[in-house]
Amino acid sequence: MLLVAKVVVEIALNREFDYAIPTRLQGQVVPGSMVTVPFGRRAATRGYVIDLADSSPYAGLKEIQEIVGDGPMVQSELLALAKWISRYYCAPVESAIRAVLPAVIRKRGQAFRSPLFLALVEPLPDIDPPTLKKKSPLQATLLDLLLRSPGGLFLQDALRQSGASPEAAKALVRKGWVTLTPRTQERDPLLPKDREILPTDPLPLMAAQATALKAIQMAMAEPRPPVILLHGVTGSGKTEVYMQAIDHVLAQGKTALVLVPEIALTPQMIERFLGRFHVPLAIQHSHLSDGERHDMWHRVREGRARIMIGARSAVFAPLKNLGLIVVDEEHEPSYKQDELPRYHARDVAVMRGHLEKCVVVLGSATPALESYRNARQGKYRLISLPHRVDHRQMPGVRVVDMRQEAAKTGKINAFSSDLVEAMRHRLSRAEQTILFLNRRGYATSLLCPKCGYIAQCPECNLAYTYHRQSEQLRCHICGAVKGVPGVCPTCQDPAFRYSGLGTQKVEEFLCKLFPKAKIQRMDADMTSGKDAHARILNDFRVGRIDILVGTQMVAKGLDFPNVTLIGVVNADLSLHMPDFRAGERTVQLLIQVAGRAGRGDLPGEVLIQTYTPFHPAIQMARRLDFDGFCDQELEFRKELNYPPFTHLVCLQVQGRDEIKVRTALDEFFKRLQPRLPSEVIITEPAPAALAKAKGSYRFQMLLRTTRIMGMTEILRRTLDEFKWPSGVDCTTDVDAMSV
DNA sequence: CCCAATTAATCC
DNA sequence: GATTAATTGGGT
Repeated sequence: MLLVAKVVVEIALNREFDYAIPTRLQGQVVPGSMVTVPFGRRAATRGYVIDLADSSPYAGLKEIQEIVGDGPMVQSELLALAKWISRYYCAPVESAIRAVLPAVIRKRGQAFRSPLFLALVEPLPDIDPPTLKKKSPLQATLLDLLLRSPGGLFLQDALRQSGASPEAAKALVRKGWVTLTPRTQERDPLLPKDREILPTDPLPLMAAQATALKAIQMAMAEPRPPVILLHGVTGSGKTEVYMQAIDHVLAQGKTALVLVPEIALTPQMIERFLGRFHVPLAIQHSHLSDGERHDMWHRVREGRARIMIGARSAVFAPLKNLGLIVVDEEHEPSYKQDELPRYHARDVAVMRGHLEKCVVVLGSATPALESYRNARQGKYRLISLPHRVDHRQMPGVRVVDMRQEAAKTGKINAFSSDLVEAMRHRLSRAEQTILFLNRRGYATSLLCPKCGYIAQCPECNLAYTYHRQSEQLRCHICGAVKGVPGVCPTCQDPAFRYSGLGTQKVEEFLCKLFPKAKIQRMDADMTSGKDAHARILNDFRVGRIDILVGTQMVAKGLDFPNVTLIGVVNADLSLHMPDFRAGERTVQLLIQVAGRAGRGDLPGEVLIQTYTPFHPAIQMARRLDFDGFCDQELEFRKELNYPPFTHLVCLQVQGRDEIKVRTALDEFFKRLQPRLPSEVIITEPAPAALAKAKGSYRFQMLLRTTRIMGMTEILRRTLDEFKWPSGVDCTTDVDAMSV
């Protein structure tokens, strides 16, 4: 008899507790149930049953008080997924459950809204319309509306559409002709408000698309469905393949989950799905209200929607009978959650697909190296879409050597004469330009604008971080510290400490250059609200802006036919970041950006300004040779044991007392190191990239291993028994995206 | 020796 | 996370 429930309580304790199941709840308490339990001297706390057992080592168990909600709130596959997240990402089970169950569902307070609903009685008594019309015209119009609306209407809608008053409705109720009762109404952000959604039919597929679709459909029938990497160049029609694959899934009576980066979940994107699928959809993104989020969750759980489209956290949508999971733009770093539990939605999706036995499709024009390698190794199945659907040419990419520019003019300019000329040309032809100012990150490197020398750590083959105040070079992988040389080591130039130009400066310069042009800047920290973005993009679309200046976040999802020039002002800013993924990120960005130009009838051109034109990443980007880049980058990663050849775990501590934080981490390091298998590469504690922030100090150590689960197991045990001094916070980031 | 303030331990 | 017990430390 299973009379004991293993329960985790919502307040994070990182432990499970045993409770007795009272006879009245026998059979109803199952793994995944949300319950209330007495805890300590508190009467009732929320908890989740994660397992059942027939006995407990503890005597005098307290009883579970009651079950919250109808049925288990976490379905079994999602509970298994939460447990996996907890183990893999070294996170408490409660935190994993918090990720799986949205806050609006966990906390009380949100419920369905039930406004009054008007319906005709059955059977309707004999009514003489002319008489009614003469005596009470408002009641007559209302009745007329109801006769035209089978099933009935919400009171509010009925009054708005008929122009009648609430009194008229009440009168009809008194006459016994209609009923007025509360009825559940979903809050639905998808309801067409002012816009008309045009239904669309599946588009004819190109040969490569048809092959891809066929392969996905076949994969669905396999007993152990695979993960498919859909590697399609920008504009190759991946979304059409997804949609037709979803058609197939729906036809089989199954459900589908589509993950999209938050930024790509635009109204246009949602409309595209609404136009195609004439079944209820569910969406999830950060701009939903709590009420909408609540109703969406129930819509999915109760099977009223069989397609969910959403950002990162939608990977936990309570869909049943899953047939397909799509992760679009799978390389996007925004899929990584940056708070506890620090999961990667793409990898969680792959795990969910495995648990639910459904196909997972990862789509990208520029896959993450992790996925690329998995495909190479046969862990994922690779499908390529090598051509654009419109048969348009990819734009020409030109690299501008800024060293020559500097030598020619004797000073460092933001724009080369080539770029200025190209912009002038577009202005004269009333075509549009997008300028990318890849923003400087928190860390900078040391670069010589005369010869393109970059200060690099010879051990880690990675740019040093340049600390201006202390005139130091520091490697964030191995922690090495060096002084800054007085002259450039290669060209002996004494004034080689280049620090780039601020974005405001660039914009000012641009305005001076083209005083008559309409120039608009757009970046992430524009505080004027979410409408500002849409407004600017719309202004750009209708031609009220000639040159749009923005950071890379704006690069995504742009599709403007009149844009024929894209300028990357300083590719070095992202290329030489002290991060081993800098090259990967830059090539992905450049190739994505190149895909934005020339979407209309006019051919596009991309100009990349750089002081290191010889760099392989720049050369590969120029040829739009992503595979070539990956193959070469993989060599480099393998050589130095970077991901994807290892899993990278970043353990960071922070606190206000620098010495205390430092010694605590040293102490932990000493405790951990001897327990680790020899294959694990561990770096000694060193200041983090953001060493000081808001009065607190940060130190970190990095762990790299080929066998992640084995290592996180040891790490977790060591963390469990280690007591951090008060005022020292520790975070572990498994599969960290940046160091 | 007292009291407040910090810290450690407990919760099935 | 919240409550309680234990320890510390600065004052008289």
